[in-house]
Amino acid sequence: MKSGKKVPKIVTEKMNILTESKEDYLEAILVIGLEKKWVRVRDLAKYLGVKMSSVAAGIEFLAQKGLVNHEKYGYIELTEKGVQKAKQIYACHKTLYKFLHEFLDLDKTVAWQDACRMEHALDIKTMKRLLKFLEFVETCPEGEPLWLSNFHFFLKTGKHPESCLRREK
Amino acid sequence: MKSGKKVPKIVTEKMNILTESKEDYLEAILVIGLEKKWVRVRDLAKYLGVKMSSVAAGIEFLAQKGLVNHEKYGYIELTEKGVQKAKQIYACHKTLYKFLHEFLDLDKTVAWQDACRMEHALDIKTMKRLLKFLEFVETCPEGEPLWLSNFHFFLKTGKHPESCLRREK
DNA sequence: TTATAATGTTAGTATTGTCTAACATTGTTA
DNA sequence: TAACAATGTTAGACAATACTAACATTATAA
Repeated sequence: MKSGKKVPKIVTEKMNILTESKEDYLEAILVIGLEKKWVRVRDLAKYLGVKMSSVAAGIEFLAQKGLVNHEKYGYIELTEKGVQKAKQIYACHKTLYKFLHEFLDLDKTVAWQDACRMEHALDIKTMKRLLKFLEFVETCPEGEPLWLSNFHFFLKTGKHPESCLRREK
Repeated sequence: MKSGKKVPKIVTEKMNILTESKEDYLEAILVIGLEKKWVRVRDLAKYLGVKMSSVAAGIEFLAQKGLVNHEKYGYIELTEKGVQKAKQIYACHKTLYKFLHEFLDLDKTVAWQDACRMEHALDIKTMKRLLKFLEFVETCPEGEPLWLSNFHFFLKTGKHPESCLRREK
């Protein structure tokens, strides 16, 4: 599994934006940390499907950026700043997952994977808008809105259900 | 503007999958060709925001793969195979754009950009599901569905409109 | 038609991210 | 505690992509 990514100099240097890969490392540390308390190079390698040597490189970079603490042969942990960033990334990931899984009804695996890729691809405006959309659906006074059930019916049958037709003006 | 991307060996070698960058080149040739009839290195460079030398490298690769024809100092055109691939990519791009712009009501620029990035990120299942969703919305017997108007109202005001509440069971 | 501008190519460099292989440290167990 | 296993690190290589700079070709205009 290989993947290289570059970002404009202006962005990497002047601003504080991380590449996809680095964001994935950060998020993984957070997620693994939720269960295991101790995060090690090994865990990250397994979680992300890369070799330990790749993890080493990634972690070193993050350490230099002050996002993680890691001493040789020791555990890995997020700094304050790292936690903040990681949580932010994780939140996006979960939002997108929710949209794909609960709303579009995609299976968990695909939804989680695609959410991960989307999370790096989307503009903040788009993320916020999706969040708004989910909020709209969830705060619907009627509970699960009729049209959503209708959509899921449409997915299965390819037809608009009666209740959909009935609402015709 | 730099950006590198790698894909697993198994994928690049065994199968016929293109990297993001290569897909972007293909699509750009198609799109520019829709207007200009003659596509040149210069046009691609401008369209994609990269230097001509980068285009040269990309085009050479695509030529070797039999996706474009290009003789030195000449025009660039898609082969049969290239057209097929490019149209497929372009179709995805447009679908995603539609979702982002017309449905989520994001502005055109952001929608087009994010659609481009998503197009490379999403599983085919997700693409198809989104298409289904748009189909559902568009084939709604009532025309623009009420709930969609309600969502757009919600976007502006943060509140569920009356018509939304009225539908409560 | 020749000088200059526009366009295209090539070679060499940098960055990111992954890999393998060799070496180092730490942990476990007989 | 000594041997072996598990983990971690480092160095070196490769692939993808873009860049700059120098050179080459083609087009345009005086």
